[in-house]
Amino acid sequence: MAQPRPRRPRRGAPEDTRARLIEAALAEFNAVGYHGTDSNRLARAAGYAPGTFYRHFPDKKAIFLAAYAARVGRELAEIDDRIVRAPTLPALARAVVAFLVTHHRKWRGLRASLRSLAVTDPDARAFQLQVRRGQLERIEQVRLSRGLSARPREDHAVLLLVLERVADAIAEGEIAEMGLSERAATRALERLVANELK
Amino acid sequence: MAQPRPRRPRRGAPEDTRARLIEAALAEFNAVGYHGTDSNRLARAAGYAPGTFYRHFPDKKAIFLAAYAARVGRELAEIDDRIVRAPTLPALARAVVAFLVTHHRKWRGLRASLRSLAVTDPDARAFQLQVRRGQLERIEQVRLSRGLSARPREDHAVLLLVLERVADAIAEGEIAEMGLSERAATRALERLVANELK
Amino acid sequence: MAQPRPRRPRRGAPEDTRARLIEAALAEFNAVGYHGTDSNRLARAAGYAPGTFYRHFPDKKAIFLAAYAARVGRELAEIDDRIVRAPTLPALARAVVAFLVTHHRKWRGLRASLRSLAVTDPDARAFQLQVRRGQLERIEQVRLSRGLSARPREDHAVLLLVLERVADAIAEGEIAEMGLSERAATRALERLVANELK
Amino acid sequence: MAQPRPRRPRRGAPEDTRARLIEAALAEFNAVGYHGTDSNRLARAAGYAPGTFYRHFPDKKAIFLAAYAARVGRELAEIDDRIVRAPTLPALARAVVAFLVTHHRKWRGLRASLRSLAVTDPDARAFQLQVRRGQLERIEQVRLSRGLSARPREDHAVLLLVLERVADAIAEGEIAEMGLSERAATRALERLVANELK
DNA sequence: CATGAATGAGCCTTCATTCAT
DNA sequence: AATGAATGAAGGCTCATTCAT
Repeated sequence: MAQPRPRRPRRGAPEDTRARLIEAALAEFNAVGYHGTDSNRLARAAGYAPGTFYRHFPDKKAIFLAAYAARVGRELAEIDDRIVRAPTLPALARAVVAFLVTHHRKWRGLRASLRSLAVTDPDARAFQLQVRRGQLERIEQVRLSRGLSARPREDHAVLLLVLERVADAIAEGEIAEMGLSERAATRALERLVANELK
Repeated sequence: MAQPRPRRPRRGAPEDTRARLIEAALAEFNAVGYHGTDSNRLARAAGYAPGTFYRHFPDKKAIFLAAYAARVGRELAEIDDRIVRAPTLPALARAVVAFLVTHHRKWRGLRASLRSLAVTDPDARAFQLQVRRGQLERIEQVRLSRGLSARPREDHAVLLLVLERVADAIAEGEIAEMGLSERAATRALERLVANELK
Repeated sequence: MAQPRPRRPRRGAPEDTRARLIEAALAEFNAVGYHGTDSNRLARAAGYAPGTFYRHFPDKKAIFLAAYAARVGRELAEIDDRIVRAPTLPALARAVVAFLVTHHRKWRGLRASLRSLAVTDPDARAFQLQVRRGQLERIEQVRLSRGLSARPREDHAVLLLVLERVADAIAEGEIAEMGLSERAATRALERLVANELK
Repeated sequence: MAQPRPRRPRRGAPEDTRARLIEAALAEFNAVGYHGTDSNRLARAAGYAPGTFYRHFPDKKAIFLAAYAARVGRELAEIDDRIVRAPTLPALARAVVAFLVTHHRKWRGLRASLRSLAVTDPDARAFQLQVRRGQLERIEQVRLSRGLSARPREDHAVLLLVLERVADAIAEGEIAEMGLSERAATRALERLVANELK
């Protein structure tokens, strides 16, 4: 019931407050979904009062999108790092798949919330598209930096979608629930990625 | 006061009422998402008073799942029909992809709602799994009926996921929004399916 | 949850239907209080549909009062019988106290409901008064029939109240909950009654 | 539209709000019974919006019990004061009876509601028992402080019940309605109390 | 007479948001 | 900047009652 209420420093740099609110929101939204919390709870979880929330975000949707963006930003940096380090294409495929499965597992709730919001909310939809575009660019940069020849962008898009969806299925336990081997599915996905990048 | 047509009871067999409620719910949920309506609105949309809703469904989640199940049932019958009629494997692939894109386009909101519900709600999750299992079985039956050799079930699962996700992306306009050709993506998907079924 | 629904004969003499409804109402109201059931449940418990209820009673309050009256009528007949049989005054006191404790125990919920209804509802209040008057008359008849001299009616009224309240306390377990002996309380009450009737 | 004074928040210490809610609830419950109001009405009666109610009480039952407890607390202080001042036993009896009749008259609705709630609600029942225990202790303290010899606790309990019930009957007008003299009943009750305390 | 589907006002409760402090 | 009490529209659900069959 009553959480210990993380008493954080009152009065600090606005960006610190904002950052704390975002961190708390990330955890909350991911755990219980967009519709599973409310702005008061978000504020409390960050150690603030309800009113403080509205000093930093115009509404609940705004903090959701901000939190999602923050997570994507961090994730991008991490995955870039791994891509750069990968010595071979198969190693790169393994690294990417492993990373995605891990992150999708971790952020399952957050991702599902964005998807569902994006159906009816134009802002969420625009945001989603922007994230997707970033991913697409990334793939192309990787191919370029590896000195691979050009390919139709549709192929990259499909690769992206497949990666996302299968990683999701593994991460969310759908594969296991269907009585299948997560390991086998992971291998299949790795092969597919390596193949597509060739 | 103004009595804008008192909506005298549309009496009839309970199953008719139930069917009308489900039909209305299907449209509502699909249009505005699970969290975008409420039981009163659902009842009104079907031409009933709020109380009527609760004579037929214990709560909002129940009608959502019932509506989803109804849609899946109908869809299954339709797709089976097309599969049976397809003379060749490529024709089958085309038929299935075309069907899925159409249906995902149509039921976008409903599908996103289930996905998001399934993250936190055990009933929704169980239901989702059951739907997925039905699809998996279907693929295997198709292979069997076409006299194709056995294959690891993981491959079918991956095919299912890819089909679902790419069809979604086309249907939801993600492909177009990324500046890509829906036609090209559709072709790519068809090839993939035909290949997987071989 | 779902009671077996006591399928009674449909279509019978109206008074039979009424009697069945009253019997079911008696049990329901007593078990869960006036506000603890609803007219549909009452009807179902008697084996009828909701509409049938309103053919026999104008509303929920009416059946409550009717049920209460039925119970009082039966109780009166029973207690008269015991009073007549009692050979001595102490025996009479014992019989009356025993009877009251038993009945208050049994009809605890019903009695509390009437009391609470009577605070705000004029009909319930009128009914309650009428019951009380009947009891008062009864006491006086008893004294007369035993050839006892007259006494101020206030004394009888007080006796009535004391009997009622202490019997209630024993019946409802208040005595026991206070850590007291029900037996001792019963004896005290019996002495009081015998004394008052002298 | 008309803005009939928007009731700008009566901000202040939460305990003040709570106190106002309790005061309003006391009046409301007493006037129309537990089932005669609702939490929105209670809030409005105290000058607040519906939501405010739930910041201070988890539900309707909670405020009912809190209100009852508040009333009992005040009553206890008052009656103690009178008991202490009473020079003789008969004076004490008169004071107590007068006090009880007055208070029962005033709190008739509240008391009936508790009684009826206690039949089916365990919390209400526990609360009721606790109140009763407080009263029992009080009687014993009075006897002690007056230097009277010990007596079986059952006698005190019976005294309590009789006091309560007869005071109720006078207060609620039952005596008058039966065509009896309230004055005579009061005298009878006073004698009984004085006698019991001896 | 009996049915039971339907009604709809209304109760309980939540939560995104405001604003006086 | 931060607070947090207060708001009030609105959602979920109930139940006394009606009426077409």
